[in-house]
Amino acid sequence: MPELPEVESVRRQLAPELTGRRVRDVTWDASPSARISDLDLLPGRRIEAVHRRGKFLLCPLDPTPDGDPLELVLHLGMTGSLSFTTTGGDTDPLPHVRVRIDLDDGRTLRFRDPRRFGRASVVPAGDYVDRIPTLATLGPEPLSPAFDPGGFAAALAATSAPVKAKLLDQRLVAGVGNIYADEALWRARIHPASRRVGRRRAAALHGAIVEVLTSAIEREGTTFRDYRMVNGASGRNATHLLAYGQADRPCQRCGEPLRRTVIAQRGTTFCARCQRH
DNA sequence: CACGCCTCCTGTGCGC
DNA sequence: TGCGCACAGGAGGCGT
Repeated sequence: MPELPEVESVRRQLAPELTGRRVRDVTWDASPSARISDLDLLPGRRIEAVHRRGKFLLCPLDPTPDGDPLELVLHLGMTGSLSFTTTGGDTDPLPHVRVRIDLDDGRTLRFRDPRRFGRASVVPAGDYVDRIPTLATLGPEPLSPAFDPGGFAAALAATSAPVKAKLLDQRLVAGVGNIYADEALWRARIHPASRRVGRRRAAALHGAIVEVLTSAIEREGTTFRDYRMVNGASGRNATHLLAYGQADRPCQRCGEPLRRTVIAQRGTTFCARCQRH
C-alpha cells in the first residue's frame, strides 16, 4: 500500500511525536509469518529519531545496558497504518492491531495491519544484510542526489525485465510502488512492458519519478482505503492520478481510453497510443 | 544471477 | 440475499 510519499507523510507526523520518548511496554500478536521479531528488546529503550529509507521507517534507539545500539524497523506492507491512543486503554478498539507500543507519556502507538504483510523488527543498528536483505540492497533514494540520470540509465540497461518490474524491484530506485510506477511511466511516455529504455528515455523517466513523488508528498500521499496518516487524515493525491486506476478513462494527453494489463503480477494501467515500447 | 510465477493474509466489490 | 471470484498500495521464496 504505502509507497514512498505515504511513508514519508507518516514519518513527518510520527517523528515529532516519537522522538525522545521511552518505551514502557510492548505487546504483539505472534504471527506465524515471522514478520514481527525481537520486539521484546524495545521496553526501556528511548527512540532517538524517525528516519525513512525507501518504504521503511527506521527508528534508532538508545544503546542497551550492554551497549548495543538497536533500531526499530517498520514496514507498512499493503495495509499497515500507525496511530496513537490517548489513554492506556482502548476507548475505541481497532480491529487488526498487531503491535502496541506503550510510551512514557501514557500514549500507545498502534500498528494496524489487516493483511499482515507489514513488518516490525528490532535489529542491531544498521545490521540489515542478514536480517532485512531488501533494506540492505535498496537502490538510491529518488529525492536525493544519489539518484542520478546516468546511473539510472545504466542500471536500466543492465537487465532485461519489463521496465515496470524494474521500478517495483527497489534495487534500481527505492520507494516506488504500483501507483507511482504507473504514473511515472505515463508521464515519461514509456510502455510499462518495454524492455529497452535508452539514455534519453531513462532521463525522462528519472525526471518523471522525481516529479510524481514530489507532488504526491506535497499532497500527503494517495488514499484509497487503508492508508491514513498518523492523525487519521487521508492523503489528497488520489484525485490527481493520471494513470493508476484510470482504466477505460481517456488518456489526459491523447484521449485514447487507457488500458489495463498485468505486469510483474501487478495491475497496470497505461496508454497504448502514447506510451511507446 | 536474472527472471517470472506463486504465496503470504484479509477484506471488499462485483456478477450471477 | 448469498456465493464465488477477482482484485488490492508489497515483497519473499523457489524453480528454471
